[in-house]
Amino acid sequence: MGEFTTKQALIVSAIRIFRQKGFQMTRVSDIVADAGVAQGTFYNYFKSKEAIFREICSGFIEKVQSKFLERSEHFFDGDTASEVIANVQQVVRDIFRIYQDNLDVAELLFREGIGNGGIFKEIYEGMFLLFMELIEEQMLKAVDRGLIHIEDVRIGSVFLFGLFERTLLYFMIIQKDTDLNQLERMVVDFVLKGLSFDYTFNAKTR
Amino acid sequence: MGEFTTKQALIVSAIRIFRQKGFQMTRVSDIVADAGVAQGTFYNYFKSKEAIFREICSGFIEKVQSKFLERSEHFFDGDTASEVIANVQQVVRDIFRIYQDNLDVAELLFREGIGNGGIFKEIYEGMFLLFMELIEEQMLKAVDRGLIHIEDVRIGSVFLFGLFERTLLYFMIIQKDTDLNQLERMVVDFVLKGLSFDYTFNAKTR
Amino acid sequence: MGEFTTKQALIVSAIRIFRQKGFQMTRVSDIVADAGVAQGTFYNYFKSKEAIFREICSGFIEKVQSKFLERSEHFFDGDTASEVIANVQQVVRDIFRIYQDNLDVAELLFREGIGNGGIFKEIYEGMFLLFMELIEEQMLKAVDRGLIHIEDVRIGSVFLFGLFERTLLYFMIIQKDTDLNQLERMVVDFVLKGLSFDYTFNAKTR
Amino acid sequence: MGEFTTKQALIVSAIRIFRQKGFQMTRVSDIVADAGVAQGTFYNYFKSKEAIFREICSGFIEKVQSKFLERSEHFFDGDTASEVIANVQQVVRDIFRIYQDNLDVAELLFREGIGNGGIFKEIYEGMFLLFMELIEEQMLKAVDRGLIHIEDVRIGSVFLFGLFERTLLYFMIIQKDTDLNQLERMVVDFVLKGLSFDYTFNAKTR
DNA sequence: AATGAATGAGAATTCATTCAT
DNA sequence: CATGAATGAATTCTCATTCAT
Repeated sequence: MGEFTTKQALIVSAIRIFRQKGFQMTRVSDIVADAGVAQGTFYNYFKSKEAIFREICSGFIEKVQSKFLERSEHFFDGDTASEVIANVQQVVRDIFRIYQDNLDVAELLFREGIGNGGIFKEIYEGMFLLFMELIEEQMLKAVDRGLIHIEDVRIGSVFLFGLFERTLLYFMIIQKDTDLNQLERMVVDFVLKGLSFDYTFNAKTR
Repeated sequence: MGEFTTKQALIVSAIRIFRQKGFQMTRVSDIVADAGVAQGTFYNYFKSKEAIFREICSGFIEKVQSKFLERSEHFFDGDTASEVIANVQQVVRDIFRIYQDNLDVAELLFREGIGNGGIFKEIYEGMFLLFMELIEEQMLKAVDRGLIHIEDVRIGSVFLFGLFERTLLYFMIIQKDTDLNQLERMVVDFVLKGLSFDYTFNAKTR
Repeated sequence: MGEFTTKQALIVSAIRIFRQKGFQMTRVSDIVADAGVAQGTFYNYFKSKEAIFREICSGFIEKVQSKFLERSEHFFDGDTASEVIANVQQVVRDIFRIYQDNLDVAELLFREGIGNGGIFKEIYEGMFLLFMELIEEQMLKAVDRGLIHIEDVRIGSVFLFGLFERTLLYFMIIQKDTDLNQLERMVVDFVLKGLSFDYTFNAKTR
Repeated sequence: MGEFTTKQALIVSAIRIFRQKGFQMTRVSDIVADAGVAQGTFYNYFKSKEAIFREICSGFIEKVQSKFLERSEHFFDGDTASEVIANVQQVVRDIFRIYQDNLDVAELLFREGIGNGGIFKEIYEGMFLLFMELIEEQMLKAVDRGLIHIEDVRIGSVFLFGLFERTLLYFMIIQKDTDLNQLERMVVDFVLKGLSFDYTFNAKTR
């Protein structure tokens, strides 16, 4: 608590209030009141309300991205069907975990929408596109290996992204009492089937 | 008749501006300027900025809902696999069509996000839940008939909603140049496979 | 008074307050309080505090400039010494008059100083340079005609400008009880002598 | 010694920034950043932003005043016309020199304007009035001695002050590339002629 | 003496809404 | 119905100054 800096306090408060009221409706005065500091103190640490929002988001997005970047490589990895399934499961689990560990910021981002040319468009679309790109890349490899079948990987990656993202939104934010293990299993199952996964795959080659 | 024109002009202008700038950033002055009427005239037709937004959204949502309500009943209808597929395809096509026919309002809604306790939370969550409910209902019937297999229909309906919704968002708003026929086909294919659809289904019973 | 528009009222109040407190120390709230309108009303007419200041200044400067432009042409006009003297006197009188007729704005401008790269530098230096240019031009003609003698007309024009300007400042703003007729006479006398005016000039040529 | 350095550094920085931005636009934070000390350190040496400005100005003004006080006594001194001219020249040269030696502070003062009831009014008007008084005093003596002729010495002193001051402003701050020797000569010439100086003056009396 | 985080009063500006004409 | 000037509450951000370390 002694090590709890003013800046950190402001960030914690900002996340709380942003989540409750949304970016537009949040007043800097709400944040500082919650953090228990003076109005001016806010501006010693952040240039503006937008700045603290960006800082919060980018911190979260970086975490998610680096995790997903690291993990996505192994999305459809594996020499046998069961190995592949295990890997897909692992990636899904990792994504779930990181959202859960940062639920407050995740919710805040989900709630803000994709915006209109301002700060949100940039943030959300950036995340959207990065994820899709990574998914697409892995899907392409899997298609080439004959693991899955899909007519157009770009479209397929949108399917996966939408499915993941809204599922996370719904079960972590709107309906919070779901068994995540079951959810993970079902996501994997649905996706693999949807992608015509070759459950008999057992290549020794490669 | 004069009344109708002015009000209609305001709505058209409001949709245009809301879409470009979002609800919060749109000024009543922008709308009236675009519509070519005086500031005060706005308030002869709408109680507030929120009121016109609601009116726009509810018009759209009603259209979507009534269409989907009417259509969803036949989601997995059919006595043979190919009949079912045709019906699923029809529902998907209808949803796509109605979004495309109301692209401006659809985009406006997508951009607003799910909000935080205010007007949008209500609007978006209302739509989200209604759709899911209808999908769930149909899915349940299909599961009972042995047409599809899914562990939990609630979860399954979230999958479908997420997949539909983000796909529409991506290909109608962010990346507008996609072949919608291919997209429709792929959605149906992905979803049916994901739901372990019985492609050999050919029941004469029922 | 009925025809006294809100905008005019704001300008009149702004001049009064700017004069009393200076641009920087004047608050928009001072102006609107003085004008008896609401804070927001100010912004229906002026984009900012700077905008109203500019509008006030430019109105004054335009008046001064157009008068001086029209008059300066005849600065050293005349075929005999006494005609020339009369013309110089007339120009000086005109300048005095226009300052006196717009004493409030004139004072306001004098008080603001030449500024530092912002609004004032631009306004004051613009005025300074225009006047000097016009004076220089007329001086050059007078030198060519042998009417006056001065080594460098640019420098001479600075002398005249400084003399005029600070004299106006002192006797119209700081020490307001001076006999302006005497002052005019003395200015003309001082300047003509300073410029080695040929009091015997009586050319029939030209 | 350490104290001296810090205070001196603050003054040097303050002059630089005040000159660039003017008093109002200068931030204490600008000054301390430029001086390389902490924000709080400023207040170990100066009670306020105004205090450092005053200290800077008063230092300069004292120098100018003491020099002018000392010199002005000999303004129109001399037993022959050429002696008088030499003395006038000397005074003018001294004023020019002291401004040039303190160009930074001089510019800063010039830029601030005469202000409106605040700090500048006091500073500028004080300087204005002192100079005029001293000039007036000397002029009066010169008039009594028959050296020069002017209807009203108060008015004459304003002429001289304005001429000197705006000339310094123009050629030292706005247009910096002028030959100051020529300028000095021309000022003396213009002023003496303007004052109907008796170039034949050669009194043995007195 | 030096530091620099914290302060908080204060200023400009915005904009939805009202209402007299 | 239409108008558009007037309103004023609300909000962001600034910055001189203080003070505990």
